[in-house]
Amino acid sequence: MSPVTKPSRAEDAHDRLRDEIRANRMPPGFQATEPEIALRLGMSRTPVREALIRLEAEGLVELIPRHGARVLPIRADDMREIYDILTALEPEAAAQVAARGPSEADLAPLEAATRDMEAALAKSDLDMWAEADDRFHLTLLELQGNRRLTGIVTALYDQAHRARVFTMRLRAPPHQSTQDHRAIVDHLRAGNVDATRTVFRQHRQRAATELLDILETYKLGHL
Amino acid sequence: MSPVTKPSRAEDAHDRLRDEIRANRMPPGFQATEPEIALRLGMSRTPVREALIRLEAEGLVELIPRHGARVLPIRADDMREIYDILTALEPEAAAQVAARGPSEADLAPLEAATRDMEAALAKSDLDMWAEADDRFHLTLLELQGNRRLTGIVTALYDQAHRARVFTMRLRAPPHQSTQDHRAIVDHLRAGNVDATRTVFRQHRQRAATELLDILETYKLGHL
DNA sequence: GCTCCCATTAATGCATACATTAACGGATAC
DNA sequence: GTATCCGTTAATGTATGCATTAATGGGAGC
Repeated sequence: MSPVTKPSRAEDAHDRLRDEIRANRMPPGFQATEPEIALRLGMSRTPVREALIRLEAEGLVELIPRHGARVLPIRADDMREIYDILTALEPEAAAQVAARGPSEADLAPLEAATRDMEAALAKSDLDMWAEADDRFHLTLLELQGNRRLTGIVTALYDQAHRARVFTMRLRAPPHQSTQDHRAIVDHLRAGNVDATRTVFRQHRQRAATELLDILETYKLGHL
Repeated sequence: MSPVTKPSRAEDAHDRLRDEIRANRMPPGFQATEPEIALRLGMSRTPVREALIRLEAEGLVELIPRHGARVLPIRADDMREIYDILTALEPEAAAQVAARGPSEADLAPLEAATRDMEAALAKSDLDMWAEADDRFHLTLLELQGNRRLTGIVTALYDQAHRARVFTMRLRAPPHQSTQDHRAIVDHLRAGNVDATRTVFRQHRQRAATELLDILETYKLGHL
């Protein structure tokens, strides 16, 4: 009935470790050996190893031969790299969606995400805001349809996630970002290809600049 | 002295399988179980498993629960996805290099790669041409400096590699591509940001169109 | 002849055993 | 007191054993 394959331990380990890292319960720089992690997760080393290999491929941990797995810190340079790539990819993807002339049904989830962002902002619920923000961006990518692109961007989001939540509370409420989303939806609906790309590009560049400013202001060389 | 860590079996398995796939000795659609591969490589299942997990993350194989690993075919749709992303990423990266004002020392490897392409074309040595082409693109990315970007593009190249070598012999000699490279080097040297981006973009789009035309002409739904 | 069921087979997922080898610490020489 | 050497410890890389479970084939029932 449900096409869900029963969860393997390796998959479970992967998901749990990923969550621990995202939630900063395993903070950047945290190191643990395979036996330690295995003990912590209540399984043997084998599935833990497989999970770690995946997490390494996803850019979340580093496997150091004799010292176990280390949760990668996110430095300002890393964020620059990530946002550089996102700035090249996402505006182009959005422009392609605009060119295709999305239906109202296509746009509905984006509308919803934007409304949620506005609502979250009104309530000063930054976690909800971040969730809706993520949802907006991923929904737009899925609308564009390029699976590989979605995968790449998702991986980059995951890498940047911790820095984003950390800096989110050190800055003014993201009114501009929320307005950007509203503008992007409008341009998508109007099929305005160039405007979509331009606004999205500015949106990304502003986000990057703000984030990097905070990292440097607070001397958060690594996170 | 040499910082090379001794090669592990898992690493060896990964490299060898990757080569087999690239060289079409393990053609698209090829399936083998873990014990079969382990036997073939003369090692136990454990390192083979680890290699397969990595290869799956790199988009080269698919792990089918009871049927082993399957070498992923490259369909026209896949190539479209890949070239879409490359078209968004590479021209932007090249433009950034142009903006930075590369030195002659920076440009030398690109010059060399371009010369090699021209020489290969004169000798009708398509393999050499393809090698120089790859080298050009990777060198340019390294010049740009974004490690993540280089990693992403490399993975996409690997995925597209088989389709490229296959179609290479079904088309006219790549004079235009070679000239494009020459033009790109010139624009980089002149620090001509917009021209670099534009030419590179056309370069990629033309390559994509040609490749997809061939795939459709020859009804190579999958490769 | 066709379909369904069951037994057999074998691949996977995981646990565990083991050899290797790097890291650490203490002891000794100076 | 310091530096060096060596023995101990422990983590990794790999092999292997084992339970589970899906796929396959043959036989029975219709």
